[in-house]
Amino acid sequence: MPKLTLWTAIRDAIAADIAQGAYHSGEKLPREADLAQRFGVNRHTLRRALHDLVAQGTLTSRRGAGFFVAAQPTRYEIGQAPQFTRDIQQSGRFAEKRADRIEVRQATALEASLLNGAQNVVVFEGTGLIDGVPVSWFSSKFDADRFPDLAQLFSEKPSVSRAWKELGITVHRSRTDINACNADSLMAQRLAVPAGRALLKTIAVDADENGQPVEYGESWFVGDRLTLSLSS
Amino acid sequence: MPKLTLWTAIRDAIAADIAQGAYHSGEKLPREADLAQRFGVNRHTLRRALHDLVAQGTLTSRRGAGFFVAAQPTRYEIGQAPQFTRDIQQSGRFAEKRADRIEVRQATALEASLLNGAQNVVVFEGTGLIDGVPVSWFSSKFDADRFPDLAQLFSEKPSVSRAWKELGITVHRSRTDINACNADSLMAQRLAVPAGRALLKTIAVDADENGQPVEYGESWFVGDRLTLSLSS
DNA sequence: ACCTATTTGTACGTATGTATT
DNA sequence: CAATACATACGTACAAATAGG
Repeated sequence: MPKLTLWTAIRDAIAADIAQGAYHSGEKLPREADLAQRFGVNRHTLRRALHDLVAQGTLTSRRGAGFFVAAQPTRYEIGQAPQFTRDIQQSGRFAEKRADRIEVRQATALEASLLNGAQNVVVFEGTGLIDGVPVSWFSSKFDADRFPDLAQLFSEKPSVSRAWKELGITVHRSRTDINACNADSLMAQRLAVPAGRALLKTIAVDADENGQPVEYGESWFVGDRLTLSLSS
Repeated sequence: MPKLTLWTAIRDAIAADIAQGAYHSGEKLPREADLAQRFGVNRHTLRRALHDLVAQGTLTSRRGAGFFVAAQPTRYEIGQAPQFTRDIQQSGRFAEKRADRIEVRQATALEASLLNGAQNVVVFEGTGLIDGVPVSWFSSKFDADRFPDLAQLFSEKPSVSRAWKELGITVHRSRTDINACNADSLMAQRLAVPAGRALLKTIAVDADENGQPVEYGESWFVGDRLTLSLSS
């Protein structure tokens, strides 16, 4: 196993130590100085390796305290929460949502083209939580002229599905695009994860029974806190 | 506005430049020395900012060449019949699969349970490339006793859909689970991305016309090189 | 509640290696 | 082959957060 650089070799050595149980979950690693001495490298070379393991999610660090083996991610078993996963498929609709912003503004060109030429949009942004832990952040847009009461409905209760029910509209998923991205600093703060953590991003367009698009939403999910499940 | 450190401020400034179109997709950024001078910081402080943008997927770097704005992702339609190569090529790009491993071995408990009690499995692992760039790595398992010719077919041509055609089997997606994870060092090497990069992971079970599971596959997609697209 | 030693984080400096142009 | 530009590696200094007395 020829490692091209010192720091990658050190990174893999530490990762192997953790995998073999030399350090347990949550345990503090030796301090930088000791690790650097053990591997016979400069402190910054060692830090390069540690930084990479933090980016991978293997470690976490606390300034002044030390480096710690990251806690085991709580993974949702496949098929164990069918209602939850089904809701997620439909563009991030949770029973528990916290509204972070509700406003009406002029539509951008992109929003207008996706929402059948809407001139103004209702913007509904918020956080999805499970047991108080943020698992998603969403930003949805609706035609403000066609649905003038939406902003009021959202402020009463942060539920999109309830709002559609109130309005007597039935919606279905029209298209959903999915990819993965690393959390930037803003999204990391919203989701309470370190920057760089893998996120599942969905861009969804929902339509009414006539096929008219009624919602355009973007959602970011913490990758290791849930799984999207598609059945056919 | 959290600008706690120099390097985060520089990172956000460069990210804002890119978002506002100062640099286009694929375009080369000014070299480190010039950027460092512009921001009035040491080269390493600038590199810290650039490194973070590379980790986020905003930039890519090539030693000796420069830093470049990352390309836009390719879309991949998830239809009923999974056909990676044909689907991608319909979007005007050259897609291919490279076989990295073909073997027959005893099934694990998980594989047996998912493949209807199979005792032995054909393991087919490889890399999916678009325009020569790796975008996915896959590991698929099949019932080796029910399909004894699969290994030979894969070694002739690394195409799952072609193999099913040869065998006269029609398959459809039974279930697909999707989540996001950060690349560990092994997967990073396979996909030619830096460790920590966000990956889209799918776990799929495909079935034949009788609903019998015939393939159990895991795939890892480079998040910023591919978008999964669901239509209904 | 306060101080202090410890430990990680940031920033700059210098040199050399390596791939690209 | 030479010049350019990114990558690695060692070094010094100080700032900021933590932990312990």
